[in-house]
Amino acid sequence: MERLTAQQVYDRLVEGYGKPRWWPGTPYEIMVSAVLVQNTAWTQVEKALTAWGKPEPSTVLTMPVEQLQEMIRPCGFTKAKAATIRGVTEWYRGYGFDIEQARTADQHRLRRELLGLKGIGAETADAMLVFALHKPSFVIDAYTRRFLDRMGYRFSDDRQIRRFFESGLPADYRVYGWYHWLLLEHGKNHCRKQPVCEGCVFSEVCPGRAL
DNA sequence: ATCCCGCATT
DNA sequence: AATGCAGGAT
Repeated sequence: MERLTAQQVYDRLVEGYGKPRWWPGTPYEIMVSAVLVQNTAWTQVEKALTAWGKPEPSTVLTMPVEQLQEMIRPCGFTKAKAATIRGVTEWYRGYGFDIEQARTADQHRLRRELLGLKGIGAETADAMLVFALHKPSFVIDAYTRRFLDRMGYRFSDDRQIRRFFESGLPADYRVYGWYHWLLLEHGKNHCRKQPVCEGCVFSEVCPGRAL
């Protein structure tokens, strides 16, 4: 059985879920919420951000770390995430807290810098690259891996997954961002750990379907 | 009890 | 590969 191309998967996801959304917030809020959402439900991030108001990088660097921990309490991993947010903010200061300046930097340099920060792994770095820095760096998360596995793709590691998407799509950060959102939506609605195949747009081509 | 858009350490 | 990290929702 031939597997669908990355583009075919995308088109079918759009059929199923409509026009994709985008990560909400200002670029700095996106970077902060990308840390907060690590292994955490999005509703908890919303809760923290609602109470916080608008995160400002200058404030984050001056406020006591204990206070920062308190702001993000609903998201868990408070000590680690507070330290990571501080680290990201210090990194951002290197670009003058200026997203346009940061966006002029080379994509791979930015990725290396982000991965060098404690608490920032590949998924978070790529989410920041796509949604805040507008660089086409495909986000691979647990939903992505589970979906591909169910669909019968046999990638041995994330490098192969990355190549599958990045070589099969226009190198456009907007497409990468929309794609990530669609896979997320799909993973929440149908391709869960316990799959809900009723109404899934891939049901007739998915070898892992449970019908 | 299990899960949530992980990461670092061992 | 396994485990600790944190807190809240279901």
